[in-house]
Amino acid sequence: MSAARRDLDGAETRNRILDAARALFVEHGIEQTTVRAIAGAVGITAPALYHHFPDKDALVRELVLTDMRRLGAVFARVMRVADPVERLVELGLAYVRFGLENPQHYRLLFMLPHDDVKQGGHEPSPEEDAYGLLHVTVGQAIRERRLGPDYQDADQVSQICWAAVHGLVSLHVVFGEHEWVEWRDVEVTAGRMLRALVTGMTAGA
Amino acid sequence: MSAARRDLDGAETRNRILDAARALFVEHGIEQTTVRAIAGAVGITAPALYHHFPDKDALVRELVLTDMRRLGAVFARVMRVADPVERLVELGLAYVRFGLENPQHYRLLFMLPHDDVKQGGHEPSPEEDAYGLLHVTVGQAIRERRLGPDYQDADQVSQICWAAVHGLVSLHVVFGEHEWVEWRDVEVTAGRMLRALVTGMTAGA
DNA sequence: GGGGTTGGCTGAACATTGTTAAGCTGGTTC
DNA sequence: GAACCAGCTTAACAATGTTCAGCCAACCCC
Repeated sequence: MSAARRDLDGAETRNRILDAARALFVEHGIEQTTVRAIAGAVGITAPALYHHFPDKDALVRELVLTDMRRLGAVFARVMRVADPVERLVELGLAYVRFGLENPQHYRLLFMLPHDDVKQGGHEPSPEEDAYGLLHVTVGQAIRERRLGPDYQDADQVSQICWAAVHGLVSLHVVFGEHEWVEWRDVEVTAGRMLRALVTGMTAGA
Repeated sequence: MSAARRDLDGAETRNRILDAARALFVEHGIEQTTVRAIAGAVGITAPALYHHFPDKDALVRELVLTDMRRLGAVFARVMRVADPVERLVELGLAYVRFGLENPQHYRLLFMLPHDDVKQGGHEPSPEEDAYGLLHVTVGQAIRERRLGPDYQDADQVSQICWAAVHGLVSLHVVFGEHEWVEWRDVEVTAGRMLRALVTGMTAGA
């Protein structure tokens, strides 16, 4: 039992560090969150944290991976939509919702440089690979001859779709609080943007 | 003469600081560039820099303002395009080009939080206000009944256009080097994206 | 059941950051 | 000539990520 207790304590502390870090990152941002603060929230000293993670960056990376999988799971659910063009719109909306619900995590994932959006090098399982699912959807739309002649490159179209919703989310993450832009309701804006995009891309098909 | 010399030296050093900072920011990124490195490149010590700028942030802000005006100037030239819908496309392309030519400055302007995209609070002159020029163009397109019923809100449409190109640029700034996405030529992608967008938004008008 | 090992931790310390304090120097001004 | 001031320097501070050396209790093995 005590052996189990020991092991559990180790993993326990590790998880509590992750939870505390996530909470602090969301509240104050990543750069503003100090290692000492994370350690303090868990009730240990800063150096102790280095027994569980090689450095602050590794901690951040682990949270990135978790969130990436969550986004993948959300996307996987949307994959049930049969029509690939409608699914594109739904994927976009799901993406925007995900980003706005987790703005600090979104910054982590898509606005700060890091190497492992693709799960640290090794391929993610298909159900967790958000970009992969987008790519599959676009590919299906192309195969079903739903897109115009300029939109036959699945990579390029995927990038167009991703960029569109990413732009919307990231502008809001950075400038959402500022008043010099009269922000409209983001989900509505996203819906109309995606509608315009797919209307334009399906034209002439 | 020596008075002039003195004053000139003061402004000279200031400008050399700005130039060195710009160069180092572009080369290594803003956060990675230390105040001491900037000062060193100019041939002074770090504290001397504080005679010219209240802090590192003020230095960054000054560069932001300069670049903002440059973008505004680029936009002003595009305003000569008569057709507002075509002008939207051209503005978008100019924006993408600007961003890709100055990726580090782009990060500064649009990917890091700061208060003064709007020139530090005071209104920019109309010729320098990039977002304003976009807004004007969209307004003109709406007044000329070029856009569909869902695209009658100039603010919302402006945000859609901005978000689209911003997404493209910022994805490249962050992930441009990564190979897990097969990036297509960005200007071509931007062109097709903008074409799809305006096609979709003008449909049904 | 006792000695060695080990995982999880602490306290002190280090290097690097942005920034401030105090003081020097040399030209300007009355 | 005296006061002054811009522009600089050296020294120093606080905060940050990180490393080092050592403590301690739990575990393992004979």
